[in-house]
Amino acid sequence: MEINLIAPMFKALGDPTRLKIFQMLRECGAQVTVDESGEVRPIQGATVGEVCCSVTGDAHVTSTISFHLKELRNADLVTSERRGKHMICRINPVAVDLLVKSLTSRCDGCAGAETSCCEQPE
Amino acid sequence: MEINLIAPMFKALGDPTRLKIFQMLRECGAQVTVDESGEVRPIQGATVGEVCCSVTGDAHVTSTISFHLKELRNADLVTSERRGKHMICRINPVAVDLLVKSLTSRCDGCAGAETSCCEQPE
DNA sequence: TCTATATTTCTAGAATTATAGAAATGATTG
DNA sequence: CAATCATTTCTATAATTCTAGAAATATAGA
Repeated sequence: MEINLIAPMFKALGDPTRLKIFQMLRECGAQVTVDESGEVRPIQGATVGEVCCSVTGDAHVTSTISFHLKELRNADLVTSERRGKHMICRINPVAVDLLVKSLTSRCDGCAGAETSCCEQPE
Repeated sequence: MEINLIAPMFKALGDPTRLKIFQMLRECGAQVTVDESGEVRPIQGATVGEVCCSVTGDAHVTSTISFHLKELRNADLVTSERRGKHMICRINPVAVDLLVKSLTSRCDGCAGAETSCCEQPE
């Protein structure tokens, strides 16, 4: 488990505003579509205004929401792409999988301790 | 999903030192035992010194590690209990389950948006 | 009770982060 | 091209967090 990849993700989710944004986008990204080439893509996402509305109850986009979206993007939890005047935001499902694995997988952490000073208490 | 319960947990895991501690304890808590009454308990944990050793490579306990353990305890991710001279630390599996659910469960976030300003982009 | 061991708390400084308003950017429409 | 809409970046300030050393607390053993 790459601590330096995962920790910033958890950190990004550690702010209540960002966690709300993330959960909102997770919902919005639930539906996927499979195109002719067999590729699976989310069929929707949310504009920054919609994110803002969902989180603050007001469609007016503040620099604070924009800042938090950037943090989520920097942590690789959210992607965004321009569509006309809007930016469409989506969660990155690969990142979510990584986080789940980091909470549930076995035998990749403690076993790696390179020292031997770590005895079990008697 | 209780944002105000979950966000502090993610925040606690957002520091690399704390994430290392958490992963180390997750390993140490992997083994459980079932006693006569049928109760399942972790059979081991780690002392603060062992945590420190695993994370810093040095058995000497610093106030920094103690501080981070306290943050993990405050976030309800870790419990600790005195055994003689030592404190035995363990992860709280209930908290871990909550986190996994918050990353994987469906239909508990966006649907709760109480406003109607959130239309899908055309 | 004195000493040693294990861990926590206190304190202060440095660094980072969140917030909000103003200005800037990018895209669309008239 | 001017006006407008959607979003981001810049800037400053307030608040929080991390770190480390020193002092304090708790337990066990001589």
